[in-house]
Amino acid sequence: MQKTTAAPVKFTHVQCGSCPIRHRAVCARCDTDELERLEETKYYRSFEAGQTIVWSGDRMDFVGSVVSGIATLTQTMEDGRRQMVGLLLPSDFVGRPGRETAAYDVVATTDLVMCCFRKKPFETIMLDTPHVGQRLLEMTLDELDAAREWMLLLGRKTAREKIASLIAIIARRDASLKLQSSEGRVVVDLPLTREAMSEYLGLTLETVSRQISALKRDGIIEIEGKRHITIPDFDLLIEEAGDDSDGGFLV
Amino acid sequence: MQKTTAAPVKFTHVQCGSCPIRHRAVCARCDTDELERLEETKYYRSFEAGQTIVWSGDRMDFVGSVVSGIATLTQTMEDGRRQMVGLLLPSDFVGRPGRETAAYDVVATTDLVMCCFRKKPFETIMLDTPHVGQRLLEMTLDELDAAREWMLLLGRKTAREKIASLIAIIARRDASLKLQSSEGRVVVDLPLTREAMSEYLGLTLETVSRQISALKRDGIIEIEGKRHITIPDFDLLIEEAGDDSDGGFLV
DNA sequence: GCATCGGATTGATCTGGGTCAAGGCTTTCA
DNA sequence: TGAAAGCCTTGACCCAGATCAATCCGATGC
Repeated sequence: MQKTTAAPVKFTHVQCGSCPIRHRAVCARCDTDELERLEETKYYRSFEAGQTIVWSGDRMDFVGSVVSGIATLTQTMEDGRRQMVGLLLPSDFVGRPGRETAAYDVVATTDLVMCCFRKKPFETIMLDTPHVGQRLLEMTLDELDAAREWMLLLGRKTAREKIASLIAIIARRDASLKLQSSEGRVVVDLPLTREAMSEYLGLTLETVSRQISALKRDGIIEIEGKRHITIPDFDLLIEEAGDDSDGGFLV
Repeated sequence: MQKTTAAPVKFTHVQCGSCPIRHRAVCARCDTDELERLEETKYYRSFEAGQTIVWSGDRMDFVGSVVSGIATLTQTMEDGRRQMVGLLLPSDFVGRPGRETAAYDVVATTDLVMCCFRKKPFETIMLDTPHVGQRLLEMTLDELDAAREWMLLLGRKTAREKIASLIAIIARRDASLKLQSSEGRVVVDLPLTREAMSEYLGLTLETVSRQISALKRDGIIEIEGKRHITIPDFDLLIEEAGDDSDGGFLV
């Protein structure tokens, strides 16, 4: 195994997206022994669409990141009102080091594969390997920013603006993942049911449906089937979203 | 300067609350040289009530924590709609290491004293001193939890529930700071105008005023002047807030 | 003592989005 | 091939909270 070409990279590293240990294959600062230890506690789990991964209040003894599929974090009030507080797309991280129990329901909304670590060893390694913690801090700060953008949406935007925002958010994340966008014309497949969208946006599913119809009627979006959306002019959509966010569309 | 009594503790450490370097006086793991370096870049700034500390988009070359007074983080849309996304009480941390410009307006809503560090040296020390970064991660995760609780409030609670929640939140933080609460009967001084409350809650100030009057009429709260509130039965207030949050009132 | 000003309150009215209800379109399964 | 189940759409109506407007109250200044 001489160094003829690039060093062999394990498949798992590619799959893990931006999960904290992806660095292993590429990062010179890594202490190999430490990360090998972490690697040992790593395992994959699959879930079916609709399956609840953890219930709020239950013990949660792992952390991990989404490999493929979509998961959500949702809060529920006693009377059943539900508010989504996290949308986890591939490469997103779940789980809080230092907390025993889950604070939210974690639900797989599509078929889902996660890359998990048992929490205890993960925490140990976080303490021993500073840059894993630093990476996690970065990710947490990004999530906090996203949450605050989301708060503006929930608190002040109209139903129409909320829908336009959600489509834009998903389109952006989609595009930055696939690095695909045939100049101007953007195509998205919504990974959420109308009900899930309503939980994301703080609306009812009827209002979601009506506003999507309205955007379609007004030519802002085109729809094929129920979920496949084409956006003829992305700037127009952004306008509808009332968005002042930095919004660098393609990174 | 023999070690007769406890080591002399600088006043500043006490003042800084849970800011990342408070540990200096108490933490055995600290590398004194590192923290001495940080200490050197530390300075205090005062602001008057109503003063904007940083505008969204402006350069922000410091991080810091609130020593006394209240500051808020607020997002503004082009048409002037405003949503508060952060409420900073004494001991709360502001500023994101690794970001050049502020993402929100930071406003002093009362007279305010902050303990600041220039960002560059702070970042350096964060890299060199892992447990400062760990502390910051902890704090950021707490903020993320708070933001998600806030999202439930914005997305799903009624006006009355929102008001009750806000009063409870402030009472809790107040109490855990002062460790005072004459059995059951809780007293709070709202540090916010009706307008600021409306920006926190995603309501208009008229609705805030009406709902406060309603809670008063129904005996949930008692009011003296405009801001001084007595809560005869805290559990009753929590009920109005529709709150399932863990809610450990006194830590 | 009077005027001014920045909150705060209260009333009257309007409306965006919730609620309730009736279908419609696919997919699945028998 | 038909029935059931999920998901989505659309209509009719209603109400919580927004909007517009008048007033109040306490502090500050002259």
